[in-house]
Amino acid sequence: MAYGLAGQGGGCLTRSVPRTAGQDGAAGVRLGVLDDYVGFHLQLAQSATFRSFRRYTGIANLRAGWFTVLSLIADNPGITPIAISRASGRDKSTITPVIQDLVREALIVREKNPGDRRSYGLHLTEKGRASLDHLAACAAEHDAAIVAIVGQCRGPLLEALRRIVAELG
Amino acid sequence: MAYGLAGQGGGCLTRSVPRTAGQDGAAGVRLGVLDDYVGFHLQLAQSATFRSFRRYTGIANLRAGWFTVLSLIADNPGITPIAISRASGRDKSTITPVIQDLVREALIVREKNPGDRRSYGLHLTEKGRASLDHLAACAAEHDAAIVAIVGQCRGPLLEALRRIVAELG
DNA sequence: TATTGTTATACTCTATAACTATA
DNA sequence: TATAGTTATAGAGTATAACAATA
Repeated sequence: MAYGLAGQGGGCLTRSVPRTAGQDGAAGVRLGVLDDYVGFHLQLAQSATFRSFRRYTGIANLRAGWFTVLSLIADNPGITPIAISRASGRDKSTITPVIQDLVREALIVREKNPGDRRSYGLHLTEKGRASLDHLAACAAEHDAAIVAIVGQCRGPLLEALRRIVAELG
Repeated sequence: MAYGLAGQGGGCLTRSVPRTAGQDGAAGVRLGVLDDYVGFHLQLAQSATFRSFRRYTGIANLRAGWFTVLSLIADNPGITPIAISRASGRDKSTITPVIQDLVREALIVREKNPGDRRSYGLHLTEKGRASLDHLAACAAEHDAAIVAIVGQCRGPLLEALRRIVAELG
């Protein structure tokens, strides 16, 4: 039987969510098998989470990659584009325009790598540090909202997501 | 301090995942604050999960919306496009081309709604039922792989995702 | 006036392939 | 030959706005 193990999980969460979809008047639609499909809920949750984060930042046209790339540079000064590409799970050609945007906005700078002239290292500017500080503060607020929703389940949730990424490739 | 509650979750999972990113040679990159960011891991997990599901189906160009829409129609015979739109959290203009594709492939049919001539109801064809059965079987296999990864945490994971969607909007 | 569904359009995200310059 | 980064390009996914038909 498909999804035979659904609902066996222990009592980490006590309240439960109605099993019909839609935030407004879509009541009555039965999700059926979709409701037990992790991928389906991952997609909805990712989308809702990003929109929520963007609301917190107040930046209507926030790009998905900016926070990720700024964070990676902050935590790994001198990181190369290709290392960013691997850490974020995107192709290098996807990273290039993000870096160009951030350089154009003067949030980061490129610095030559004397040991390998094909490559360069990335560093935050002061403006970039300020932007990242703002985004990180928003992320903290946003994360507090998630804690308010999932409570003590946040830790296991993160751990489960990490393992899915690590083992599913 | 940002993300001050990280890691407090109970012992639902015992093994833990290395805190550096990348599936291959990207070791050494520190994720830093990103590693405690639910949104970051949601994005990676959603992407990894969909790719994995597509591999199981063997359909290289599987469209993201097909399984969702076929499932919703199967569980709600006669459902309208706008109800699908609400249940899946997408704009109605996003649903139109998906339905057109599925009709063109003869997986679903439109049936006039005598009570409201603006609208129509959707139903699976036999071919559509067979396709859905295949996709559902793949989803079951795929889900077994997820259970192998997260074990008893699957239930709480689903519940947490549902609540995030429901409360974050 | 409001709703259903379609169309036109545009923008973002993403990847593949071809290119350059180095290694 | 292989790698770092860029460019050109294409495709999927999404949304907004305007529209026709109907309620």
